Amino acid sequence: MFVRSLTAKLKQKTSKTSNLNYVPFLIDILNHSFTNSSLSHVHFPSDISQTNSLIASYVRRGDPVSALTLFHSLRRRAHSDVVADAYTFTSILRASSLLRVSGQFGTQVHAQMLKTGADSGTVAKTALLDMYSKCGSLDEATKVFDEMRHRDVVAWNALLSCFLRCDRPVEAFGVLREMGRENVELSEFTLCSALKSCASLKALELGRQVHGLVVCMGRDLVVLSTALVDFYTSVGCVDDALKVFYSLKGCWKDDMMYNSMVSGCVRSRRYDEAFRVMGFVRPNAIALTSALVGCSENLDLWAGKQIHCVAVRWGFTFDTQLCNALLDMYAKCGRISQALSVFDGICEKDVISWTCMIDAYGRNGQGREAVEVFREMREVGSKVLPNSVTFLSVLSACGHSGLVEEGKNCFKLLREKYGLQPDPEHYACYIDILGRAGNIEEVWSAYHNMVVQGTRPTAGVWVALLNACSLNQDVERGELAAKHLLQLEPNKASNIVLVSNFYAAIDRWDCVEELRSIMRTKGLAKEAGNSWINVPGFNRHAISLSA
DNA sequence: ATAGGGTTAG
Repeated sequence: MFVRSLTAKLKQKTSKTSNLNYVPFLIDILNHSFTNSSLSHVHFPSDISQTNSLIASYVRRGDPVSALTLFHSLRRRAHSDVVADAYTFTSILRASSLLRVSGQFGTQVHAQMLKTGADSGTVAKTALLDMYSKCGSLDEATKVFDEMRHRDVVAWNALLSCFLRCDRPVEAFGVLREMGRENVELSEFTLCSALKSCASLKALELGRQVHGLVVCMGRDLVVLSTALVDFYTSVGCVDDALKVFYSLKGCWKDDMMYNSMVSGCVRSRRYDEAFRVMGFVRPNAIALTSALVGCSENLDLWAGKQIHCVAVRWGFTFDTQLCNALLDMYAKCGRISQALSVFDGICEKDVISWTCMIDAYGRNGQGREAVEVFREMREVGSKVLPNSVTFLSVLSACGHSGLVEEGKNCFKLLREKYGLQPDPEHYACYIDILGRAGNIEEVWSAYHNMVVQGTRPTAGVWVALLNACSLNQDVERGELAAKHLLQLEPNKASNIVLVSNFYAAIDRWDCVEELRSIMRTKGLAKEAGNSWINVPGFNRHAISLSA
């Protein structure tokens, strides 16, 4: 009964709010749990501490649905003596983070806590901070922290990981400094977060100091060592990472540790080391996936093929994510037929599989095939929907192959059929397609359309507009585009070259000369283009040719 | 109540 009334309430709420993404999901789960939950046989405890430990044990066991269901049964029986307290709410907040429904639901729990005064303690506030942090509400999270009267190290750590979670390492450092000023005694959790900040800011010296603190702590903790490995590899010190990895003797290394080490070695093209590390354990799909991404980045077909063999040997070819990385690796290394055969072999293709395949054809100049895969994807039907990246791949494929009608059609589908809002990047591709086809008026009408929709043009959009003007001798509006581009990114050499090409195209050689001298005084040079070739006998090393 | 590893464009 209580589940039905809850879902009814939630449904009412969802019709009024914009947060529609997760609440229907919660309703499904609770409806499902109504029939399947282990709770259907359970007698409800008659005092709050028993109820709390039952809820906590559900959460620990990874069954947040039962925890939430039990919690709502409490609310229905509010007239009885069993009333939720701070302990109940902390478990419930954790359960809602586990379900990733914390946004609106978490706010409701917060409201109830305020009503009953269960929000005042440090532990409760830390749980609230963590809930807001996990659903991306940075402002709410910091507000909760500011309200705390007593802040222990756990509260500080929660604030730290809050900043790291939303990719704000500089603010995280600010928190660490503040902790120093307040004389908070650092814990392992603090050091872990500190290492993560150092890794994302590439702060080598600072990270080494944190390493010192880790050693002083004197415990072989696998989590801290993984963070150290991750830190050292992300600042390019693979040898230091390997030292940490091999010095970890007394402690059991888990998969995450191996995965971190493998992906670090591959990113720095230390394949021998990567394969040696992989040799210690049965390889897992994640390690192989990250190894493949490294191969794609380095265009290293040789290593990619080795990893493909390992994946086949261990039976990981049913893993969609691994296959996506494999397909992308072959595509980026120019082996389009291999990429296709991997794609065909994926049983459960997701949006990334499809997008990678479309992009594979597109970057190989096979626009028709890309459009064909896109059509197939939409026909296969409702199961996999294209996202904005998919559309970008299709549009860019059309641009590379001069497929004007297909490009127009795709842009139309993006808005009209899939209800997506085009990003500036989509507009840039689209403008490029129209410009190459010689439709300069359509180019500018697309631009005006974009402005009307409230999308601000980025440098990429001005680049596309400028190119279109060069191709179509649109002198006046071209100068406008050039002006905007140079305002947005005045010090990017490729932009100045582009503007100078525009003036060359309209026979204004005086301007070309002026721009060249500006480049000289600014000391800018256009980056050299790169090509990669494999040399027989040296096939493990790609050679870069400057053009 | 807080901590470590994986996929898509340009």
